[in-house]
Amino acid sequence: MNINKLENWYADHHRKLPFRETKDPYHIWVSEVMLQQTQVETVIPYFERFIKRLPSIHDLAAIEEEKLFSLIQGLGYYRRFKNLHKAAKIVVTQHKGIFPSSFKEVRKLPGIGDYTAGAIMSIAYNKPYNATDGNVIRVLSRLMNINDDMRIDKNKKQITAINQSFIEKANPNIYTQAIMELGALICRPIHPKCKLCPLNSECLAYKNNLQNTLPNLSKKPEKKLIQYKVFIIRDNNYLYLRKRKEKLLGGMYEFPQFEEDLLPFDYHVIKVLGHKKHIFTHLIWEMKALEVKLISEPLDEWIKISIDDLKLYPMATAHKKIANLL
DNA sequence: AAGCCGGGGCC
DNA sequence: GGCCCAGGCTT
Repeated sequence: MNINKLENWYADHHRKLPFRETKDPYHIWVSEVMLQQTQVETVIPYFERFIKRLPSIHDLAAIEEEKLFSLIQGLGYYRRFKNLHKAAKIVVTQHKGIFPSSFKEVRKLPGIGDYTAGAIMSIAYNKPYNATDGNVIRVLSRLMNINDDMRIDKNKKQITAINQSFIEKANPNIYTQAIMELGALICRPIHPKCKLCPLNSECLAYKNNLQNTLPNLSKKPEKKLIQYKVFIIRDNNYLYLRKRKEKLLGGMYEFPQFEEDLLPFDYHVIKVLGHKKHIFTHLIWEMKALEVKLISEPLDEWIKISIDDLKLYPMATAHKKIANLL
């Protein structure tokens, strides 16, 4: 690869982003965790609010988990932030609050895998450790015309090795951001802008008109459908929520919802508030929201809150949609 | 190696 | 409706 062309292209065309204004490893780390499986445009407002509220890793280590969840509600993959929180406490207690600077120590922290460790090492510390994400896999599988299924670990590792060989000849900080930026702006999943690409003269996919068939990503399994009745249980100015203990959306609050017809409480329906659908990675929720009056006793796991306090409880997007029906 | 874990943007 | 993701952890 002509690394100079890539780095020069980055110098001229990169987006100005809030997490590119800093070299603070804590800030880079927070941004990279937010960016896992999440688009830049989605992350920006969350990142700015997060850093304003928690400017240092000590602030993150000290915050209550529920307040942390309120800050990031809507971003998805909430376990990322349980791990982020846990890792901040480790850095404060075991590294005197100084974010570690060796790959080995960084990679050990919970929630930091190969990609995130490489991103932190290269972007924050300018060290030659590759950060190979979905963008890089797309760019390099096209550039080298590699048609192997990139959902298979072994094939991803092949790209990782190539990316590592490049970063060792590059300016690590610029290179890592440049190849991902190229993937985001030029070498896009659909409608890649090959005519504007600084690497088009050496791209084997472009040469063979295969840019629209690479990377080769095998199909994912079908999503399973689950239908829920969601209960808006009103009692004057109060209603009931529960905190999810499931792995899916764990820690977020929701209106009580049940899949089956046989329920552990009695109620009258006051009104059908509406139907909402929410699509996850591996399943689909179809939710029928019912405003009801409770006849029997509430369940122990429910908490009774004032309607005015609803916004104080972190909720995932599926149940935000239900809350918007109120 | 496969399954689990969110959400938004695009066509 | 179906496609795409700036991954990591568990089993």
